[in-house]
Amino acid sequence: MRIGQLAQLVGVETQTIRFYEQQGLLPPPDRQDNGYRVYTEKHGEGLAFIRRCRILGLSLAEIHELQSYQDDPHQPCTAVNALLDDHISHVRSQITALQVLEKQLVSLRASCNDDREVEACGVLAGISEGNMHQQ
Amino acid sequence: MRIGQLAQLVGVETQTIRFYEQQGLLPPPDRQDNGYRVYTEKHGEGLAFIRRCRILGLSLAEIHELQSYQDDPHQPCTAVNALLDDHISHVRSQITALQVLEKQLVSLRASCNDDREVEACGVLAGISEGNMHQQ
DNA sequence: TTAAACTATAAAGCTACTATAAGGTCAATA
DNA sequence: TATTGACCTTATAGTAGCTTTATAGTTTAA
Ligand SMILES: [Zn+2]
Ligand SMILES: [Zn+2]
Ligand SMILES: [Zn+2]
Ligand SMILES: [Zn+2]
Repeated sequence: MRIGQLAQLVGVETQTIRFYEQQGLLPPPDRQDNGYRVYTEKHGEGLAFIRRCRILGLSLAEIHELQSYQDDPHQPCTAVNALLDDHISHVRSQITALQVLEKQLVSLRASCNDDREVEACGVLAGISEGNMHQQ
Repeated sequence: MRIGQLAQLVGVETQTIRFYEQQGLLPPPDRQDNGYRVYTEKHGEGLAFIRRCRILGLSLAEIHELQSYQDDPHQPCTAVNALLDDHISHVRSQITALQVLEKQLVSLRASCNDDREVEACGVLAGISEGNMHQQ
């Protein structure tokens, strides 16, 4: 299987596959005489794993870490679970931060209607005066 | 006022100030004979405005747009308000996406306790098998 | 006088790709 | 046979918003 077929199969661009190889996330495949990469089903599974991790918001570093655990399958899986717990807390703190932000933005927006000149815009005034009490 | 003092006043690094100048967000200040930048209070206000926008999650492009409105203060402020409305909806869709993600991650995490080997880890199995139904 | 602290510019590094450039390979067609 | 088109190769640059590093000149205090 060549790189284009693998790309279509998994739904990524060919450059992304080469990029993952370069980053050490995907093992370098064999090459044909002309230099073309030849992939196996294993590569397909590996790539699909990476993509599902990315969809879950895991960084490439975190994926690399998961792969290192997979390479040593008889260790206890506490580290895997801990990685996920950490990631969940990252996501939660992002959500919290964005919710705080949304409140600030909504309250800022409420300080203006559309009938003013820029000079008197409540939004710009709010930013300029630093009315950002709610943390 | 030199760059270090301005940086300390507003709470940013000196490089960040130079970066904003380079990006056209902060007007180039006068220079001393030795080339050192000399800032006025206006620069301080401008920089503080930028930082408050950044805290609100506005991109440098959005900030630039706001500045262009400020330079033309007798236009109606509808564009300002619209920019903020857009940004609020960006933030809201980010929150929604992250909440979906959190659910997936929590359900994935629930598929494992800490008493297994990596080989049998419910988390890794969940990712590998692509059990990501809940979109 | 010398060292610390400050300033300057330019360039690279960060994340996770995406895009572009310049070229080699292969199969089918005119 | 020549050429088109689709595919592959590597290398390099761009994205956002800085941060870090390198290299060097300037000011200030001990
Ligand atoms: Zn994470
Ligand atoms: Zn307004
Ligand atoms: Zn925005
Ligand atoms: Zn587990």
